[in-house]
Amino acid sequence: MFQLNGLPPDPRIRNSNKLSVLNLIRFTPEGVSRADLARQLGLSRAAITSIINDLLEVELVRETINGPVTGGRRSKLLGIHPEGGYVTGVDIGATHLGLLLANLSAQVVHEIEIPFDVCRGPEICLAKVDDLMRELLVRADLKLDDVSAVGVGVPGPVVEQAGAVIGPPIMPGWDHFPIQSHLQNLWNCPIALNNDAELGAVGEWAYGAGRGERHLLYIKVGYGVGAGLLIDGQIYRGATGSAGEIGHITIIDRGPLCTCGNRGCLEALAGGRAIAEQAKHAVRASGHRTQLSSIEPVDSISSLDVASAARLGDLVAQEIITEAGNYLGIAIANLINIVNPGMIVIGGGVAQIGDLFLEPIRRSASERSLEAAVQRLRITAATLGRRSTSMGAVVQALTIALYEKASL
Amino acid sequence: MFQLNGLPPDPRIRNSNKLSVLNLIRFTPEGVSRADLARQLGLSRAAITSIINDLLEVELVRETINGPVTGGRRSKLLGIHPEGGYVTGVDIGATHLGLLLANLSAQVVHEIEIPFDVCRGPEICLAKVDDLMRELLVRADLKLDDVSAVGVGVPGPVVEQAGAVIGPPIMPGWDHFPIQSHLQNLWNCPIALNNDAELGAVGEWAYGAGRGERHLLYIKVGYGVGAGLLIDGQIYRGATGSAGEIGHITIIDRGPLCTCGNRGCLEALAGGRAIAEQAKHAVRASGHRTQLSSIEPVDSISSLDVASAARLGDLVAQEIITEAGNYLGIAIANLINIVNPGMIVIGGGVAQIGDLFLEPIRRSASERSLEAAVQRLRITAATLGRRSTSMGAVVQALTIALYEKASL
DNA sequence: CAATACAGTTAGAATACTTGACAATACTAC
DNA sequence: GTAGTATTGTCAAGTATTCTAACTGTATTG
Repeated sequence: MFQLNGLPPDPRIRNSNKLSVLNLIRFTPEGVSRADLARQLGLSRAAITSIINDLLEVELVRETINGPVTGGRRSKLLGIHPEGGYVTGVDIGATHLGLLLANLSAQVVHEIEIPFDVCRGPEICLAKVDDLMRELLVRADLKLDDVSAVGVGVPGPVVEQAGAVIGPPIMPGWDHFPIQSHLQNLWNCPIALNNDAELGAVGEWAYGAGRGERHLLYIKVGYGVGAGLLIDGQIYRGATGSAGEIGHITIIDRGPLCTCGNRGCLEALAGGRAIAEQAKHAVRASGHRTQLSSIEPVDSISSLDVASAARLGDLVAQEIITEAGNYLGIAIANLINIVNPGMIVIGGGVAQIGDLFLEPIRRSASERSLEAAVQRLRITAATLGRRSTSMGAVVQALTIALYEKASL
Repeated sequence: MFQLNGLPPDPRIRNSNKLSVLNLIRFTPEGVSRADLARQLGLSRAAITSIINDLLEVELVRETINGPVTGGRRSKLLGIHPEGGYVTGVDIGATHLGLLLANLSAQVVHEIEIPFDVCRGPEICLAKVDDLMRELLVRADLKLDDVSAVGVGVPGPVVEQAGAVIGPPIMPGWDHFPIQSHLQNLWNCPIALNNDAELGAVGEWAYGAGRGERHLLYIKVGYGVGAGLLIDGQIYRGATGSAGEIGHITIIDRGPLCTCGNRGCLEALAGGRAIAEQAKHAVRASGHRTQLSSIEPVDSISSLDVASAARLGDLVAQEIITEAGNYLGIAIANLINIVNPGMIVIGGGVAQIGDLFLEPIRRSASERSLEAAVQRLRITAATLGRRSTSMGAVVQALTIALYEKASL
């Protein structure tokens, strides 16, 4: 009689189902029918109809085209409604900065990428990120208000609750800096902060080489080396957010000195920096035998130079790449035995070299890991290329934006 | 008019809640009140009452004692009703065989343990297991029908669907042998087959050192070396069931020959077999300097002999143990960087040596792994001792038995 | 063109939750 | 002691969500 509560008895059930429906729709870019949803989620068609009506009403979902011909009434395929907002994916790398502007169905609208130096510290770097964000919006003729959420990737271990990196090996000055709240204040929208390798895994899982894989391992070989782990389709961060920080596992007991102070770290043997260093050394020692010696000054040689020289047949460059692949293979063998992933995707700048880099990895990894674990394992290059991480950031931003719109 | 369906609309909701309630009760041996359950599960007290009534009716749960005094009506604590069935946990080790008989509230009723040799192949070994099972039942004055379910642990990678081990490094003749269905036929009850290290993790998580830890890593150092990984309280098996098979990751590139054919494997450096081998070698090289030389014949020296000698102050034995710990620490450092667990529990026969073995592990692990990941990490010995695995097997068997009784 | 197959919607029933009220029980303050 | 308060556990009423079953719409097939 005096009841004025309008709260449903348990909205969690409906919300949980709505969430499953929404996720299945957004990660099936080719479209799904209501009947498909019902079958895959184990719900009745009637329930799906009801949920879809909710989603149609808030214009989160739309009917796209007719489904395939099956011998019955043709289905209407559903997809995320692209209009109604935009999100940004930011990839803060050690030596580059990339931004992606995408609509709600994850289609890239605009893109910017520039060289960068993460060592200059958070204030300067984030100011630069802010500049680029605003330029991106100008180019797309949008305002900040049009951006529903932003995903950000950084090359260090992220602690979600803190919205910061903790104890990053290659981000001097960033330790405990409140990246998330800083950007939230600048842009006045929700920010998802993640490790770059984690996001690479998410990106490749959602739209790249690892689509739908249950247990996916993404290895980022850029300036540093890191791994992102997806277990049951979810980012696995570990107890303190530093799962997958493989850059500084010891590969050779008394190997070359690493920037972290230890010796024989993976990063000191197979990272972009290490490849460049070895190339410089090779040029100085026997410059005339390699095309790399044509680069002036010697100190400006980068891992990408080594990669292109290797592709052009330079034997010295090829050997450097092969050796790096070998060392990475040792580390990957460990990962295989420990994690036993269904698929390994190699991404990051150095990985774009292709098979020249992948082959030694495959060989070295399969020699040293358990037969049963390697047999059906695919090791491939990232299909999103340099966009893996930023697309992962877009996915995370979309998660926020879509859930908000669906009021979940 | 013609409706005769009595099916509930969505029993999944009730079942899912019932399952949560049941799990919370069984893993809280000290008892929980209805109000506690409501708070921890986010359900109303009324809903809990209804679910508990279901469970009381089938005599799965009973009211035990009164709860603590809080200044209000005293609560009645709930616990699993111990009567109504028994389960068995079987630990098939490389060199030992252990069986545990427990009631439904996981209290051990009877126990048998004997030396064993897994190398004699599945037929002979499983016949021995069957013998012991029947003897266990005789001692407890029970019949096979009284056993609701059996959990079995084996020292190799288990593929759940197949109910068999696939590509086991130390179980010659067992590859693809249908262990699960074989035992199911013998005993006519459901069998849960798992890897021994996985079960060790489960056992310690449920009733041992790792109670309630979200991400738990259990390392079994027995005849061989293996790891069991619990992620979010669930066994993580990886894509093909061989996650955590760390016995044959390469620690020293051109190290000592391992039984698997490779060189420098962890197992060849830190396993029980390796420890025994080194002790024999030490006795032959400089026998008079160590108490181990009193053991005759030299070839019968086991890792346990080395352990007790070390405890008694024998320097040679201590050095062997310390070095093994060092190598294990290297592997654990890798695991920490990759998995970043909240806690590491060291179990298995060798681990019972205690701090003499744990200290070098801790030192070596923390030297080589990421600061942020080690800071709050506890590395401890298994509190269930040699029962870790068989208690884990009991837990798995109980999962089957309890869910069956609750018709879940 | 009827039969069949599949997609999507609607109506009615059943369920399992919620809220709010109440009884039972124990502590606390006067 | 006795009233007041806090907490537990149960009951009754209300409602959302689901399911089943039947129905409509659309396409293929013989």
